[in-house]
Amino acid sequence: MFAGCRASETPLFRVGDKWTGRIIRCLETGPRRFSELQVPLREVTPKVLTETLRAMERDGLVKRTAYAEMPPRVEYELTALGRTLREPMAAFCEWSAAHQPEVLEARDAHERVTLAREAADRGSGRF
Amino acid sequence: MFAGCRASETPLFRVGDKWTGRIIRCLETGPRRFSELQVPLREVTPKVLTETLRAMERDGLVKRTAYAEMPPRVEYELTALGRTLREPMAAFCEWSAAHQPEVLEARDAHERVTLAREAADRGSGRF
DNA sequence: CAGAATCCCCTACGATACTG
DNA sequence: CAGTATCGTAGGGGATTCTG
Repeated sequence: MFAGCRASETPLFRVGDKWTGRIIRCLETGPRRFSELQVPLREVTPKVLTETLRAMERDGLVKRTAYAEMPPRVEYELTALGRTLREPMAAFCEWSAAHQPEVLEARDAHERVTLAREAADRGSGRF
Repeated sequence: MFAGCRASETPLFRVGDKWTGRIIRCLETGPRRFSELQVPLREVTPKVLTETLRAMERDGLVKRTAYAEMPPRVEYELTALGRTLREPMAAFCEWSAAHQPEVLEARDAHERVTLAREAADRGSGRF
């Protein structure tokens, strides 16, 4: 994963999971509350959001601050380390945004040839 | 995942899985054979490698070329689309390489405080 | 509000064995 | 060589319900 073809033992430091990247993007501009994160991350369940945030906290990417108020308030913000991830993260997002149509088009094209081949197979095998 | 906090329906286009990134890196410098990919990707099973390559092919990231020889030879290479992923991929690898120590250190530190707290809990609850 | 607890499912990944 | 075929598993992810 790292230099050249040498495989890494620690694949991408949790950036590969489903939500870490999105959370980083949501925290780019400043601290956010738990519920503020749930909104843009449409319908992420509290369990999964908590798990992901805990993991990011463990890895030193976010800092959790709980205020002893009623009702409770908790804020999450990127640490200095977490902030260094914004750039590579943004690069990926830009790539996704820019090339999404091409990927979808490639999938469609691939599906078309697959279906066509299956039809041909059925046709030749029928009699 | 993309612009700002707006969530994406297609999360990172398979870049999140365990092997896609590594494969892209291995194909950076040119076409590679199936067996040539197995070596640097230590111990990836042929099944998983095949699955990942098929998915990348479907998404238009790699091109598969089979030569009708004996013994058989198959080469994989990045498409133009796949090549555009080299840069963001490299950015991530550089980040990983540069910050791996910090992440590991953060994990250790987190584990230390967790263990310490557990010990304290046991101590206070013992009598 | 910010989660903890519980239950469940799917699929990515892997080990092993076999084939054109 | 470059795969398929089968089987098995861990855990990431989700739905639902409950609580300080």
